[in-house]
Amino acid sequence: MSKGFSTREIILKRGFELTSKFGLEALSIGELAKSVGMSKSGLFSHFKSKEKLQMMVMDYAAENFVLKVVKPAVKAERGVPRIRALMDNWKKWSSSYLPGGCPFLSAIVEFDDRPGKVRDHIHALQKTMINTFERAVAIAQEEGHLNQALDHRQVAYEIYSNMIGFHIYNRLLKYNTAESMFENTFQNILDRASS
Amino acid sequence: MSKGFSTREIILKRGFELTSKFGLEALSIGELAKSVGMSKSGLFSHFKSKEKLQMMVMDYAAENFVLKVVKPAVKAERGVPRIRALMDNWKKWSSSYLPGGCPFLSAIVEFDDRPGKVRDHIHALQKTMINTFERAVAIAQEEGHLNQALDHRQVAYEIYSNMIGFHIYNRLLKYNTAESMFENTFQNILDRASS
DNA sequence: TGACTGACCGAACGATCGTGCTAAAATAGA
DNA sequence: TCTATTTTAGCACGATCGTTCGGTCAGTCA
Repeated sequence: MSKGFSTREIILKRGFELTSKFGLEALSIGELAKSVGMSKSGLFSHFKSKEKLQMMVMDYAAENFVLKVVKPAVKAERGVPRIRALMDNWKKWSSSYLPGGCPFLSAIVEFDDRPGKVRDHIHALQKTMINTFERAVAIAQEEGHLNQALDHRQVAYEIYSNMIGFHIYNRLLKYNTAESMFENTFQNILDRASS
Repeated sequence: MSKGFSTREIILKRGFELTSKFGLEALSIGELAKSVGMSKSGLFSHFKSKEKLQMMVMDYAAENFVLKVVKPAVKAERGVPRIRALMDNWKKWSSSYLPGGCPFLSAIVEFDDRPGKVRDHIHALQKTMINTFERAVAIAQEEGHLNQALDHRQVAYEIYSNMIGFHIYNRLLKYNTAESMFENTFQNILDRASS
């Protein structure tokens, strides 16, 4: 375990936090260096371009998401309980572990019209994340919890939209009804999908 | 009608387009000036700070939204047909009139953790937009199209979440099933709300 | 011991950022 | 057409951006 590895972890963790707060483009190398207490050039030498830094920060975010949301949910029973655990873990992740907003949502929106490696990378990460939800729904169908005639990708889309909607209502608009609306909608989706 | 007014309109229109593409923070005065063919200082004198420019660009976006989405929908019959018209107009707005992504979504996400006048302004504009959907749902309840026992704000939240979800699926992730998923979800919401 | 590697820093690069100043140019009202 | 006002440009400022370069220092291995 070299010294470079551990400082790189520190940089990425801090970069992840700053991205959550201010977005992936606003993440500047100078500010990040100041934030971790090292020189701009010293930090820069770890990544050889800003693009690489951005992509590695997003990788860190994805690993964090898997660690805090996906993996703990696998311990729950297959099917609807696991989907329920995914929702709970995600809510906890976005409200307790993140210092700002969801880094994936901001990265997606920011790089919408910025073609390049970074956007492709974000694209791939987000599809992986959605695949996780789709598989969770498919498993619930296998278990007989949800109607097998339905398209599992459709149900996953509704779950995903509900998460994003909640995030916006809850975070920026500060609706204090956001949580109950999220729960009602989630229940509506399950009700319809299990009939 | 002074000259200043018309050039300011041109600036705001172009700023609106650039914001749609790259976000509200990435909208730089120098780039915007170059884009409309005038000097940085000449453009700057119209707005006396970047904050003012940003807020006026968002006002322009809101006016554009009302003009292209809300007003034409008022011509449709009260109730569900009007909600349907809102959905159609919004889809057309975001796919045909906008050169990039939804400026409201990007502004909301970007200014999530940037307290100040700009964020408050975006906040207010977005709440107005959501109010429009809430009123449309309430009218549909008055008309007997939707169940009056339901919370109209809950239904509006579901409609709103569906719009955002579609925008993300369709724009960044390029799922070609995005439109059908949006339509299925919209129908599901209506079905549940009219029973 | 000496050569080599990796981590890190300081200084500097050209570019761009938002924001002032002053003066010229364009416009509007008489 | 003359004047008053508005609009625009030119220039400069301090700051920050991503990036490059040269160099120091600690540790590794022969």
